[in-house]
Amino acid sequence: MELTDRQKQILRAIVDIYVSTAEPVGSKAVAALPDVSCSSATIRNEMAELTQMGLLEQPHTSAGRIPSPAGYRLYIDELMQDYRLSLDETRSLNEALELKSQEFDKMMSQVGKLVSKMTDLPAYTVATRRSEAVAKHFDLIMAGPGSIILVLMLSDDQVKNKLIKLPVSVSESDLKLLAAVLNASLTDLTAEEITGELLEKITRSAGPASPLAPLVMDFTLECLRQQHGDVHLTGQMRLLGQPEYKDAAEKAQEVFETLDEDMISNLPAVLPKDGPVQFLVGPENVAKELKDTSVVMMRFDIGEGMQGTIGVVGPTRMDYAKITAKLGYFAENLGKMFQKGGTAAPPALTDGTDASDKE
Amino acid sequence: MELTDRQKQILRAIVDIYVSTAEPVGSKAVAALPDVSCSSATIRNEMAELTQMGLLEQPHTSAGRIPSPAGYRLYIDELMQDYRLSLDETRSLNEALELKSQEFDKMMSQVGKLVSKMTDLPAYTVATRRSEAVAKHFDLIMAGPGSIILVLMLSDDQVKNKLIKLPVSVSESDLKLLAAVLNASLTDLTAEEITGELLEKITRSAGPASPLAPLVMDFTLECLRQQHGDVHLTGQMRLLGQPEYKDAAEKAQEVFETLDEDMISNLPAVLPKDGPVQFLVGPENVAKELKDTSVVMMRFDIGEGMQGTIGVVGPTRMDYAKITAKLGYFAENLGKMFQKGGTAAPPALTDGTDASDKE
DNA sequence: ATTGGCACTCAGAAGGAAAGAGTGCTAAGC
DNA sequence: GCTTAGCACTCTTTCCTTCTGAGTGCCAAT
Repeated sequence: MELTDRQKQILRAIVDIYVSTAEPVGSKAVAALPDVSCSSATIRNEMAELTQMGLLEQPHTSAGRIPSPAGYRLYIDELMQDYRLSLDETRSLNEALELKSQEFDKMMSQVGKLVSKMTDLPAYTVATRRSEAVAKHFDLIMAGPGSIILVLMLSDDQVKNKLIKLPVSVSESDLKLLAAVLNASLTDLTAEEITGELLEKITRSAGPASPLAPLVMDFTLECLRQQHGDVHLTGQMRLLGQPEYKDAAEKAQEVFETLDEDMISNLPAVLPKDGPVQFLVGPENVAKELKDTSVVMMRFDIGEGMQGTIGVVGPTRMDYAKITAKLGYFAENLGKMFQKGGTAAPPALTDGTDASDKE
Repeated sequence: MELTDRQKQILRAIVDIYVSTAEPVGSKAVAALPDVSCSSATIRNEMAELTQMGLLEQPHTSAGRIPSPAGYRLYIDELMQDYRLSLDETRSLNEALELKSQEFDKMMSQVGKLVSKMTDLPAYTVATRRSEAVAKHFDLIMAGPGSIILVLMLSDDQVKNKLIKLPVSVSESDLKLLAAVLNASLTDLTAEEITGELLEKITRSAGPASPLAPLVMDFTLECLRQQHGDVHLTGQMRLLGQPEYKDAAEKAQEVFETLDEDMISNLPAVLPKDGPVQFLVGPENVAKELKDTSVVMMRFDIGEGMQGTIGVVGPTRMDYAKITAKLGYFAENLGKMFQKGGTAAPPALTDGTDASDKE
């Protein structure tokens, strides 16, 4: 069944008002809007019909209406109007984007904190592998008597290292030999292809440095098997700033007992391929503890074989348009930064205006 | 003024009862304890005196007593009885201690989660430098055309790396030369001793690889300047499980607005040299937002030049004895793990930072 | 010095009345 | 036939008031 234009307008108005007030919306409030030209009685009739259709709900008989999950979904898919970031907002986002650290994990964690601060809601970031990783290059560096640094470069351009301490000391040339063997036999293999037999073979041909081999392989396997980087979840407490959790601390607690880092790290898999942004509205979430909770996720590019996700967690009554706009801005600029490569601050972004702002 | 033995016994009983019930303690409840052999009237008299001395407080005229901050302090310093971990508790602590990751930062983060889970309170971990760090060893590895991996070993046994991408390609021998120059002139220097002039000098003598030099030095400086590792703060939501925050979500929010990672990372400086454990009881905390919040911190050893801190945040009414026991157990075993730090499971400091940011 | 007894205090629970916001429906108006 | 004003009705919320009970402080007796 199709909605009339007026019904769409009313639904949109109700979502907009409810999002900002967190109170059920009455017919009077809608009628009072400048671009609504009919009386509250008419609105009441339409509201009754929208309720009939399952797009609105009534907390109790004599209260205003609030959007139902289906109502939110319709709003997101069809009615939501692009939110335009104000100049002030763009400016503070830009200031925020001057990341300090050069280390990837720290950057991701900083980004999460930023997003959380800018949206005033809990946020997370996570990096996910797009395809299976393989080792690209091994190096063994002598760092002192009995101290060896293993450096491992993966196909997704990640570099991992590990300091290994051995009771016996190994000669420089032995290390070279082992490194050569590793590079010859352990590169370009996925985690499954690395077997016990292979380990034996390597150990045999590795010469005096062979005690190192199992340690190297363990570490390599650990690195290859990581499907995603750390989940950086921050600002959980900000959920309490939302009226729906004001006097329901337990609920907020429950949310994050359910939505733990494990669950979050699996969320990117839910994202459809056809767009960078995805909404999980209330009960669309798998777990019933999250029935009043929504998640907005946005994908962004991190070079080779990796993709990043930033997400925001909030009550179902959430300013989807605004959050989407902010996340989009982050995602876009992070993508640029990672592509260009960010040694310094994001150069293109520091001037305060985005190209798209030009009239 | 000295306390009589009986007064001490009563104060201890009141703290113990209050800690477990979170309700003001009445004279009857104390008198009912098996090892108390006087009547409630006597207790009342003693309680009046303890209140006089500022060790107890009365929420209102006709309520029981609760310990004052000074009362908690006295309890911690003199009256607290060692809590003995039960077999069950030790067992689950042991199970928990089987850390999965080999990377240092991930281990610290895991430890934090564990501590939080085991104490059912927010917890944090942080690694701090004991002394100023210097670079010990540089290595430059060719990872592909225009891709160079910088490996940097610090005096505290941390290993950092960074993937650098250059538009031009550099020959293997040029890299060797630059590495040699770096090892000759940039090692054993503190961050202050690394100056612009030095950079110029290095750039001059570095030959064709000289464009790399400033990037290397930037990164080195960033690493050296880090006084402490990431602060891993987790389980904030568990604070809401405490009755004092049940209907005061804002308060909980305030706590973590004040006690952010910045503040936490500076807490270890407060620890006295003479003991591994430190209590910050309510108003002893600097910020007034934390006047009802206590922190228990415990130090532990991580090899060379580094020290770890694990901390637990909770309401002033906190089971100091139990928390201390659990933290102690963690600290002891983590210390062992890090010291052993040989080849087996939990390794010496390994910085698993990946450096997939590109140049 | 300790204890039983008793009057007194005060926070929190329980009950109830009044207020207010919003609806659904009906009948009149364009 | 759609829209609107009017009105009775429903329920939540709020504000009082009352009541209950835990706990104290003090006094007199042991």
